[in-house]
Amino acid sequence: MKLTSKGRYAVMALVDLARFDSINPVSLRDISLRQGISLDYLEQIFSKLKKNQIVQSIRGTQGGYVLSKKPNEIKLTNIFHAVDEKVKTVQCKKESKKGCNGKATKCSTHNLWDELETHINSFFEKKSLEDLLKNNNDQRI
Amino acid sequence: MKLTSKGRYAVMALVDLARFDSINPVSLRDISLRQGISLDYLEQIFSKLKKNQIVQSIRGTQGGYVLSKKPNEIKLTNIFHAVDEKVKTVQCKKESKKGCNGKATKCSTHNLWDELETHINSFFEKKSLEDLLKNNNDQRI
DNA sequence: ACATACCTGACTAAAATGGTCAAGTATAGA
DNA sequence: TCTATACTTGACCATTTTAGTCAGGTATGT
Repeated sequence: MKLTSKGRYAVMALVDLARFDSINPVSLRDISLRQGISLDYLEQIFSKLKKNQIVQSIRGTQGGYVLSKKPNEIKLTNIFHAVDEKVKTVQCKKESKKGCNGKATKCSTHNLWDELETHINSFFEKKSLEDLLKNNNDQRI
Repeated sequence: MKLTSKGRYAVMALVDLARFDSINPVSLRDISLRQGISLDYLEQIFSKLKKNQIVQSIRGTQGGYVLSKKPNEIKLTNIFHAVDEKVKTVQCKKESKKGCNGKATKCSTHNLWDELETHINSFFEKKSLEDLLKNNNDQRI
């Protein structure tokens, strides 16, 4: 299972973007400064977000990024999927003869991970960027 | 967040142990053969399980391991905790001035990870070794 | 033309993962 | 008491992943 800083950065950056893109596109430089994330790393992340139609880019001076959809249409699932944070639990090796063979005698933990995956995914399906924005505003007093 | 093979192996091994320890202690060698997990690696894992009072060891010929508690008293939380599979999501760096500083202006994702952690932990709190045993027996026709 | 800002790919240090290897110690049974 | 079995401990290691850096681009508004 993977759920690391890259996914966290993606979410942080998108929350930041959502808060500032109402008037002008937001440059990665600004996000980098505000969120304390390396600019080079942000570029990698946004490249993926763009490929997955979560953001749009505007080149040139005063350019930057804008959300492609409304914050309530962007689920966390989409974000994690975009940056390759597969919310996948450890898989049983297909070749292994002992333990799991995918047939009648599945290994004892096979169903467990499937269940867990469903459980986690349902959490991320429900949460949208908008939910995080609200949450964030509440906190800033 | 960490949730890797070590945790999976620990659960697999304990399910195996629970199914065979009713009469005699079960040797790691047997578990290794049945589950296809390296004996040396199992020893590392069981050393931790023992420290956390999940299993007891019996040395000498015909020795092996036995569960310290009943299967329904061993929650998955206990197992993962024992083998250092911290179900902890990525943390905000404490030193970072931007983003999260732990005070009023928490970073936008801080609560998210807390929530997720609670969500996942509740899943593991509910599941006990006994649940997996049932599940496993059902499958073996 | 030039500054800004996106874009791309190669590279890398450090950590985590999933083990192996070696050298024990304890105990049951012959 | 000898010996085979099985637990115990700690060092070591190859590979992969992570979290970036670096070095170049290209596009565009002013």
